[in-house]
Amino acid sequence: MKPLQSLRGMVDLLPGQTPFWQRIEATAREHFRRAAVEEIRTPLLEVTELFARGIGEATDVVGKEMYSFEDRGARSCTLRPEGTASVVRAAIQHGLVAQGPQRLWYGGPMFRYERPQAGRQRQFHQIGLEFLGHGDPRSDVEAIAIAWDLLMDLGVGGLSLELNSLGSPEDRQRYRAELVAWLEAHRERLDPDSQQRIATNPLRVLDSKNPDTQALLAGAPALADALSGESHERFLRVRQGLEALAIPFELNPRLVRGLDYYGHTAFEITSSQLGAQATVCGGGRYDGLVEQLGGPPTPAIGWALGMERLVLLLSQAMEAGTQAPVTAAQPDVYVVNRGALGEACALELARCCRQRPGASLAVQLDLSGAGFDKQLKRARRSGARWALLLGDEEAGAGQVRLMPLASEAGSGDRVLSREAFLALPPEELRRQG
RNA sequence: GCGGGCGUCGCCAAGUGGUUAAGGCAGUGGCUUGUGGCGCCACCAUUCGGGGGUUCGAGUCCCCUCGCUCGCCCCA
Repeated sequence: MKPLQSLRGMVDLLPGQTPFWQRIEATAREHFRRAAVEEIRTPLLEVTELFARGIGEATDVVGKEMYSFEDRGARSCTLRPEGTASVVRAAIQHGLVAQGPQRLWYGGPMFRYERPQAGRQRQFHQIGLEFLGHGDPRSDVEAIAIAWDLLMDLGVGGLSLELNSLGSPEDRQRYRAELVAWLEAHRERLDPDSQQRIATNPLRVLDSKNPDTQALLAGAPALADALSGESHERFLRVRQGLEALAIPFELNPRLVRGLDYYGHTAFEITSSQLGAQATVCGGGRYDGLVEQLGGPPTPAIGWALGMERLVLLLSQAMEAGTQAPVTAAQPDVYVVNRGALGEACALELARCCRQRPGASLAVQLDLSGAGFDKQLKRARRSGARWALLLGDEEAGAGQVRLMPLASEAGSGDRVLSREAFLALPPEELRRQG
């Protein structure tokens, strides 16, 4: 029989990995709490139309990367490929946008049917922020600052913030026409992918990785020149805001977001240490999306960061020593027990230690019934600071033997009554940190 | 969807056509049914991702297939 395996691109996170994830999640939660951003949770499954309308029919994400299927009621459903569309849908559906500006965050798995590679899986995870009903340039700055500070706090180095303005829809339409005309005139010299994109998504040609195309593009009309006075002014205020907060950024006139709903501010935070998929966090303004999904005209800005990529960076930071190591959960006390009476007392005592209000300990109870030597060996390996030995002898006398595991064998053992053990200050028993 | 690299035990890993597939870590049992970082002993791949083929003989060569991985595309 063939061994069962996870689906391609669907990755198991084993106990050695999950502490990294927990650290990132806890840090993100704390930053959102400080910034008064509230959590929203939406379903993983949505009607396909939400993404088709929200992200754009012509995008690759919608066109060829979605996990779509028909459910038993013949509805076309899709596993969410990103979070923004769902958040906006939920905010409209429950009248959140009608109640005033919303500061929301979300996290969880997303699904895209792509070939897996470094920093990219088919089920991947994002943490994202969405400000709905905020149109002021300061909201762009604050949103970016939250992302930046979060990443800095995680001790991730080698990051750069790239910034661009895509202008208003009118700006973009005008520019698009200009660009298409120019690209058509130079069609012969473009790489095949770029030639394709003239028709499908011409702005993305700017983003081409083909060096010849990039060289050619130096002569192309610039998006910045197509911005209206208002758009220009708006972008200026965003830049000034970032400068005032001393958040370093680089202008990247070629930065074009892949999803249709973006306009005005677009940004990416990239790392030089990630391989081909260098973007850790990407986002921008999407003023038209709420209306497009059936809500009232509502300006909005948001971003999403890729957990897998961030985990990669965090573990690198740890190896480099710029971030404190995360450690697996280790018990404070390992209970070695044997014999009918000893085992019964140990089970009860372990529970008691775990439940004491304000003085709970992390207790691992050995359930093997093996010899004391085996159990003590395991106790040492568990990383526990103490072994608590309970055999029939101790149990019968209402006692426990407390053994410090860091010391030499046999030295420092203490035989205490059960009550005396429970009276010990928990700081003495807990692991450091 | 398209390229490159790789696939020997849970992990690391020898092996490059010749008979029984090293070793290390982890695991299990024992030496020691009541005492600890050791040590010693035993067990732990009828089989080299799978299927065909070449050969007297294949983990080793060829083909197909599956998987992993890196890159393109795209994106977080």
